[in-house]
Amino acid sequence: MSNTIYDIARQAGVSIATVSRVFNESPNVSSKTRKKVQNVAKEMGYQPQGMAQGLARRKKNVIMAVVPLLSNYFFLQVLNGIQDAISETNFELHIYNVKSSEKPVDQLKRLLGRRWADGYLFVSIHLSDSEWKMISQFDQQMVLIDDAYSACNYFQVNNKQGARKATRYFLEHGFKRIALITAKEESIPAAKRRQGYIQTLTDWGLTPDESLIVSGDTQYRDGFNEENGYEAMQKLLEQTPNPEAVVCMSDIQAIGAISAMKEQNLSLPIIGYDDIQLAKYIGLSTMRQPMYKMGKEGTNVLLDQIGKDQPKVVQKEYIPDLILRSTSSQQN
Amino acid sequence: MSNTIYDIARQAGVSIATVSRVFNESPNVSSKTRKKVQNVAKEMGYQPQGMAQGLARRKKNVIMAVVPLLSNYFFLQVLNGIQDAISETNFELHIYNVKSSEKPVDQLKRLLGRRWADGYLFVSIHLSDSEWKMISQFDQQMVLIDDAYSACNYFQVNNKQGARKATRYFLEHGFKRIALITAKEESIPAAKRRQGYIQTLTDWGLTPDESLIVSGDTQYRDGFNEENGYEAMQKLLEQTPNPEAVVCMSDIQAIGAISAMKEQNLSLPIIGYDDIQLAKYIGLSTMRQPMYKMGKEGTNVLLDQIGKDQPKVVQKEYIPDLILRSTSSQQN
DNA sequence: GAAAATATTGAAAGCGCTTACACTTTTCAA
DNA sequence: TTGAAAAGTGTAAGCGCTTTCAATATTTTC
Repeated sequence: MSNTIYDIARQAGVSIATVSRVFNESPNVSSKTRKKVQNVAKEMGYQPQGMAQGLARRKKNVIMAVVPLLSNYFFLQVLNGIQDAISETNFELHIYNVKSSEKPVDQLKRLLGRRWADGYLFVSIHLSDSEWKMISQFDQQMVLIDDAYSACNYFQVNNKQGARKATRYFLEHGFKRIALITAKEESIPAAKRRQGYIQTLTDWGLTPDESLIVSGDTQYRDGFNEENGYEAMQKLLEQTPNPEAVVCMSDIQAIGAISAMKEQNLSLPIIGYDDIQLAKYIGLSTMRQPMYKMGKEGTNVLLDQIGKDQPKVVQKEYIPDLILRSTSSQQN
Repeated sequence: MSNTIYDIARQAGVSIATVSRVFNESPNVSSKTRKKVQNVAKEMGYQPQGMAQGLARRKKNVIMAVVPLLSNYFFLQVLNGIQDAISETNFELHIYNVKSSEKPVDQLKRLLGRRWADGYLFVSIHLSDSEWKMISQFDQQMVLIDDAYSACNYFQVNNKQGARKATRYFLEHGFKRIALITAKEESIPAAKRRQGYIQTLTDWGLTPDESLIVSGDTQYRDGFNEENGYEAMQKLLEQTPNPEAVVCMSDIQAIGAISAMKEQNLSLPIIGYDDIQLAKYIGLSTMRQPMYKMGKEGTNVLLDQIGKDQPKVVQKEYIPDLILRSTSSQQN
């Protein structure tokens, strides 16, 4: 069960070149020889080894999706899109999980240097511009999903618009003291969403109140975690008067916030962000991002570009949808 | 940024053998040469290509985790365990996602033939004995997680015991008409759980009532889906008298079942299976499986066996824990 | 200070495949 | 028939690395 092209060639009484041709569907093989080789190969359970092919061809027919901690619904949706796009080709999808214990950029450098794949999809990997620049120098085909870098292909949701939509919804429903539960300062999506929130208030003629913009102290996953939302909400509820409505940077924070409210028998209107699976079940209103779509379209662009030397850069932004469920209304 | 060992050798004024030695931490290099090579390599951003190394060494330092549709919390937990185990080594983890559109065994055959990895972790891949036999013939190191085959390493939860625990809980709390919401007949875990349920009733002196064992008609994911639970519950509620309590084969079915109950303003005690993330939030009682642990221990066994020619087979069974939350009590 | 022992290096073969090129066989028009 | 074109096949080089073995340089020993 572990034979090489030589074994097949010997058994079929042909040269290895011919065996190779059969497996590469070259037209230059007589149908008689082809049949013979195919039979022998089938019988002996032969398949070309990926490594040897990769080396000889300088092409592996592998796409690698690089994701951070495989732990959330967002990636899963994106991965489904990727998977579906790849299924239609003869590429394989390998997934690489970036650990939280080491700087992402270092892990990427190591990974890219090894050249395991023909193309890379970076899903929700957030690097600085200089880090992306460094990564681009590896000269590999790649597309960013859920992050942006001006010199790369990317598919991203417009975070600013997302926060705007949520904020505007509350404004239009008569709320004024709208709080924002935010995440780590350095997080780029967090910063953009914050901007969107502030601009919307300003556009509406209100003066943003810094004391209504809070984050919890628990910082793992850049503050996008349940405890963080809980803590943030506690801080908000210490203020008088209480805010009238809450915009959250993630569903998971919203969940934490809701439990903080419950403890005080409150239920302020709140909107999350992400539309994680849970959201539907607990009736959380939220901003939904087109995850599947980004995965699929991003992959198609990547596949399309592999092999071309100077493909043109594709960049696309999506606007998230506001999904209204029960938590956004006054008496939820 | 795309240079080979030759480039480094030339630049450093040594032979490629020496460069290779430096990268393989061979002791037979003078520290002067080592430094020189390291500097050049760093400067030129060199890293050995995985494919070439794999071919030359016949070892890739890659472990591949094979999972079916990356869509559920169970895998994610297992993957976390795997990841943590691998982090402590210099292996890389690549993940391969089995598609639902093609027979799993065929995908595995294709994958194993390519020899991308040194060892394989099959997570929740359920094959028949003859199929696993076929797969074993590839003569690759592997461990099964969440499935069993007598000739392989495996780490599994005892499905029968899981169902027993849930059923016994209800019996001990005075229920008699206990329904079982099951999945596809052919699913092995489903069959085992069913056995556990039936045996427990029998041991308790009751005669299992076939009409209380139902499944919905929606069959994707082997019936482990929300609609299936919903439909099953509807069937149960058509019967008079209604069952007194419900044991479910998965949390997701339990969720479906609960919404069916809600529609009729009922809330029978129910226990799910899996302890998905959602369960905690909706207060679903459930059977928790040691997913992280299985992932980690399974990986350690695999890593340990790689390289050995006749490693001894490791097989382990875990008993799931009953997690009591609100849905299992009378008035939830 | 020379021989022996040891440390360091390089040349070359090989891992399993692809593919350019050369060679042989078949086909077919004249 | 013949010969040129077309089709089929094999030889050999190469993909980027590891590793054995032989060669050379350095150290140690007395």
